[in-house]
Amino acid sequence: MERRVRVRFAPSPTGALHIGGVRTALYNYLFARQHGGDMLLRIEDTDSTRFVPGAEEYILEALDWLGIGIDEGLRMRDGKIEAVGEHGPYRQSERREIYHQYVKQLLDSGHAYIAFDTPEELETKRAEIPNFQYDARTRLQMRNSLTMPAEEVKALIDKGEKYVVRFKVEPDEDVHVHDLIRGEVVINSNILDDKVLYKSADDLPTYHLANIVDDHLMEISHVIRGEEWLPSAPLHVLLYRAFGWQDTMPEFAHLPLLLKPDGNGKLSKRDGDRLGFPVFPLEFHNQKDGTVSSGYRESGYLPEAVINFLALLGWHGSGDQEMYTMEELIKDFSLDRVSKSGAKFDYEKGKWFNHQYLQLRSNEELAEMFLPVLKEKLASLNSPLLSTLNSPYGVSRSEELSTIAKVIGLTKDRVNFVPELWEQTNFFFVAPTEYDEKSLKKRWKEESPRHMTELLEVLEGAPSWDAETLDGIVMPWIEAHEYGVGIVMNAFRICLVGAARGPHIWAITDVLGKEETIKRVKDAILTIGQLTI
RNA sequence: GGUGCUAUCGUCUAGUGGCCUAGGACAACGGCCUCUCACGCCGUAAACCCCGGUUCGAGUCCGGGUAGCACUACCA
Repeated sequence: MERRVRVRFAPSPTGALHIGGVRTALYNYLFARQHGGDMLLRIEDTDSTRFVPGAEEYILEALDWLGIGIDEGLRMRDGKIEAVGEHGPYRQSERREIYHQYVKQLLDSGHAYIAFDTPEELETKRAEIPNFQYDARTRLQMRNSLTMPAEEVKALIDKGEKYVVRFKVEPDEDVHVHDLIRGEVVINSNILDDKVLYKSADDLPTYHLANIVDDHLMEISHVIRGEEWLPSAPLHVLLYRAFGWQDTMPEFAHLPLLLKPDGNGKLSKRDGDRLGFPVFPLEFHNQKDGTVSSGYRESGYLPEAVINFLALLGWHGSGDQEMYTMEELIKDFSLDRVSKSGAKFDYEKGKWFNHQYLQLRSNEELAEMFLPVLKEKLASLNSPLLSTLNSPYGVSRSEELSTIAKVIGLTKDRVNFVPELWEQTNFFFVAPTEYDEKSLKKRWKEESPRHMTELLEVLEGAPSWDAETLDGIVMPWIEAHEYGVGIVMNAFRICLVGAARGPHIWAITDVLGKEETIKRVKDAILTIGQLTI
């Protein structure tokens, strides 16, 4: 009988959600959707000391932004956290009573025992004995319920002594883990230590216990998680067995890690800071340590670009296709085509994806996104245009946006990110105050002032101001005098733009209008004339 | 140190014994387009970690090296 596919993404609220975690969430989501199953979100907050306020909201908001939908558990809806599903609560810190019961079960069945060794005692032990491990060989020399009389154990607990519950790993057994990506992985139980499953200090289980209990209770069919969990997978298998749940044990798939773009090792927050790119989906203000981390969203990334980029880092489709919508990913996704080796984070490719998706967005949409950037820039320049943009009596919002959309349409193919639109469009909004030296050197000739003065007359006499008309009078004029199209047009461009760049010249004059165009040419003749003297 | 995982162009990767004189994409470089800068298009350069073995035949299977990574907490 085929089991209903139920997968989960189970992050810890210890800070911003790492981009590798986002990819794990994405693969889980794609897998669930493809099989018509459920995607759950559970918060693994069993380490109270590492809890960071706001992290949970951050994680949920990030997934919401990226379009990674949650069917059950915790999710973000209209900016608010909501819990859905019958298997809750979905925060591990709210599941204490549940864990108590299962800890007791393991204790009663002899699969676990109580240990009183303090962290300090263990530390000195580890310092004294090289490669010390709390396991079958050493546990009988430690302070635990295996070595102490039951009355003493009880007395210590009643006294309020802190203790932990450890899993009793039977030695000398080859534990087989079937991994959907890596095949059969065999590890001998001798290298496993008696893992702590529960700590009385904060009355919470550790990851290992909570994870197995919750996955079982939440009827998880597939555990898709990062490769860093592979070494503890045998322990998890042993736990399923100890509980007698081996028949419903989920399938495992351990995903390759995301590596640093340069050098070796796991991609970290530091790498992003060092190399200048975000490692987190959203900007995050860490209330605990006061740090601020940049995010993809704030850097101008489109969610669909981030998704596509991430999907292809460690996975490839059935063909040569590179551009994938979420729907296409869901259709084509397969765990078989997940790579086994780690993937170096290729930020350049991320930029390319964003460029592609930016071109797909309508000019109007981009105008909406660009507006805040534009206003900020104009404000910093003290531009009078800003008040026009903001004034309720000035240009209406829709007209304002349509002009912006127009210039975006002329320039978007040369940017990777929305904020970069400013560098490409600034001259549409603000007349040049200075002229690029390199452009002048190359494109402003001795005869240019004369050409521009003559051009002014031609322009003044234009019967109308559309591209076709202007082209129809300017080109013949250039030809008649044999001035050279390049020489005149480039000088003209410098007058309007301030540099030798930008869209087609008649597209620029069209947006600027007759009055502004003529004004800019006049100003340029004066200013550049003074510069060259 | 121990255990495990991994190993194809600079990067992401295709490749499941002959279709591989190793394919695609990003980046790089060159050209075309052109009033500029871009975009776009076309093209160039660029890789099977090493050594053995199996086989008529190995990037592909096996063994051994080597290298990288992960784990080795009362963190997840």
